[in-house]
Amino acid sequence: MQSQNISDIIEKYLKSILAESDEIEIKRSEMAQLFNCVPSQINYVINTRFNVQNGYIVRSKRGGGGYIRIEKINFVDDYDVFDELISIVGESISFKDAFQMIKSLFQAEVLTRSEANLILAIIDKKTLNLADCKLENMLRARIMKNILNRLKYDD
Amino acid sequence: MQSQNISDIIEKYLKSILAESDEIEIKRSEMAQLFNCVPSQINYVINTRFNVQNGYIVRSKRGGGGYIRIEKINFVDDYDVFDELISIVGESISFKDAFQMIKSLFQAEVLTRSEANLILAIIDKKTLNLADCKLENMLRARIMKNILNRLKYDD
DNA sequence: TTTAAATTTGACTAATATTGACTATTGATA
DNA sequence: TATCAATAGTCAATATTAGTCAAATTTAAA
Repeated sequence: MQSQNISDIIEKYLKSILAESDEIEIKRSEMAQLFNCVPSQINYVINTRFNVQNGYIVRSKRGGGGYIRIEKINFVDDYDVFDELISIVGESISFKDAFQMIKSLFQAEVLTRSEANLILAIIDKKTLNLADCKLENMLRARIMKNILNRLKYDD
Repeated sequence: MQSQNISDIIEKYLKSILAESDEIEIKRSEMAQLFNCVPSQINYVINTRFNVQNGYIVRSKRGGGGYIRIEKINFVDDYDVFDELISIVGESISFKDAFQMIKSLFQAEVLTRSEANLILAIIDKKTLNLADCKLENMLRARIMKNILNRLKYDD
């Protein structure tokens, strides 16, 4: 029915493990073998689904005994995370990236569902819809930074 | 037995499936093949018959394993109130007027305090920060209307 | 009948995923 | 120290989807 592509399947697999522990460690080549794909596909999945916007931190090591470690961001304890997100937003952000960020803030229970929904409605492409896409992304960045700053000082 | 154009037939087909489940996932090219039409006709049907006003939300993904997902939405009891507010907002609204509207939505317990504050922070002059005041009011109107549209349904 | 709106079509565009050749890093060993 | 083996990373080409837009056509309304 859904997720016919390998990337989604790998993502689900990793997230199902992460649902039980806050951190996992994998071997890229083993993963590739398990899912019958090329090793670089694992990088693709990690880069597109386990980045900071998505609420994950990834560390890795090459060479013998190498690994890829994926860790869930702890928004409650890790206070600087908001600053990091603010710097990721920078002066300009696409809806897609902002969407990921809001989604992970909801999943981490920093935002309620209805707050997240409201924000998404506001930063939607159709809402901002400025003739100039560049200007749109800049405006979205201002809105996102405003939100992140509020969250930072809220708790 | 009226107007049996392809668009209507596709619409009926999709709605007959949606009558049994709240959500369906299709592949554009498969649909096009099934109904012997060009793929973009599927977009036409979705844009004209499955928009938010009609009670549907559509999400999609391109690339390998791509899909189009159509989901029915649940309107809140008195959702037509929001339509009235939307027409009041019109094409342009000042911060002062928007503030009043958000305030009354809070007093009516449609919005929580933090939701109201969040919205006010976003539609503030400083956040929108557009040189042109006219443009600012128009943008604020679009944001307000999208918020109101979002409040018409839940989840 | 004339005009406006809705539908159909297809060329072009954009986003996402897959693959593999090449590169970089690390630790172990000669 | 130099080299090698065993990892992971990068990047660009290709494949696989869906989206956009406007011209052409058909249908409905005035």
